[in-house]
Amino acid sequence: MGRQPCCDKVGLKKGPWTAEEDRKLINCILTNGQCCWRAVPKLSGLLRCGKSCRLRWTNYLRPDLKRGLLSDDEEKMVIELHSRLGNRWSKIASHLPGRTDNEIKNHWNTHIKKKLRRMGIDPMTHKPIPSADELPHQQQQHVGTLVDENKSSDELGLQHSSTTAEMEAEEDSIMTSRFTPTETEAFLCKSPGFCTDEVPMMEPHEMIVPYAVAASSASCAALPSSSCSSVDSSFEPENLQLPFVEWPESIWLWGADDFGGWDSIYDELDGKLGLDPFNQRQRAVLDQESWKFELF
DNA sequence: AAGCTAGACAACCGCAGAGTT
DNA sequence: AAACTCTGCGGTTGTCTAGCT
Repeated sequence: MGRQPCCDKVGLKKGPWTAEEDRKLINCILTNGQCCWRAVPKLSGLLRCGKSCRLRWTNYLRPDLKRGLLSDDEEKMVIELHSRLGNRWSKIASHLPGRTDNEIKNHWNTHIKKKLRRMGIDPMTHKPIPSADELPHQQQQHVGTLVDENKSSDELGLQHSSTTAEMEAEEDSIMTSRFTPTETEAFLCKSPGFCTDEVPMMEPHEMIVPYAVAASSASCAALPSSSCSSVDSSFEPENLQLPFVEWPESIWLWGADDFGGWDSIYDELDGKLGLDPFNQRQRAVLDQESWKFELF
């Protein structure tokens, strides 16, 4: 028997997400955590399949994402990682805090590929393209510095590993012994112990849940317990136990201009209920951490 | 101003793997 | 072991926009 489609596609919306849909999705995840994605459309009232919701969240709405162009350091790192891992974008992304595989893949296809070709490097093999000898001398020198000092691709072992086992083994070693102390390593040192693969799944009780959202979570009860982590039905705002959440540093870089969803959620909540969406303790944490954007 | 084009990036599609029943 | 669900991944397509004619 073949695999069933992830969702019934009849009547489902496709294409770009609207601010309203973003709001619904964020509300849903704030309320229920990242529970079963298949249940998200029902919970949120969105006419989207769960897969689409997951993609929207992981690639765009997640609060720990960086926005904007990749920095020079990040770009260099992508090139180095790609030379070893090939098109394994998720693995590459796992070494770049706050960046998604999709973002890196897009950046590679639209920027880096062209840049490398202009420099006379084949973006797939990371070796000089045959006609490289026709390039100006300066460009060839630049190519060398971009990848690693003046070593050739062969010296660096830049060919893709031939077997999966080799690739895995190589991948393990990438961030440890094989790199010379380059800018890449320095960059990694600035991001200690952070990896998007290691971002912990947030459970509902760990999330900052605005009162109105939590209180409206009754709809959650209609679903099987396995697909929805419940919020205590006896919820009272004064009883809300909010943990101290260690927000990644990258959230400070989250461009307020790029996104209005969270703001609009808080606006909406304030407008409806006149309540503080965050309790004082959490707000104090945000103040303490020099929260960059004024959400309130 | 209107039409066209290319670039950028958001979103979709199909598949594979892991886990569960 | 087979059937099924869910999630993640990589390739591809669609949409939007800025710049050019």
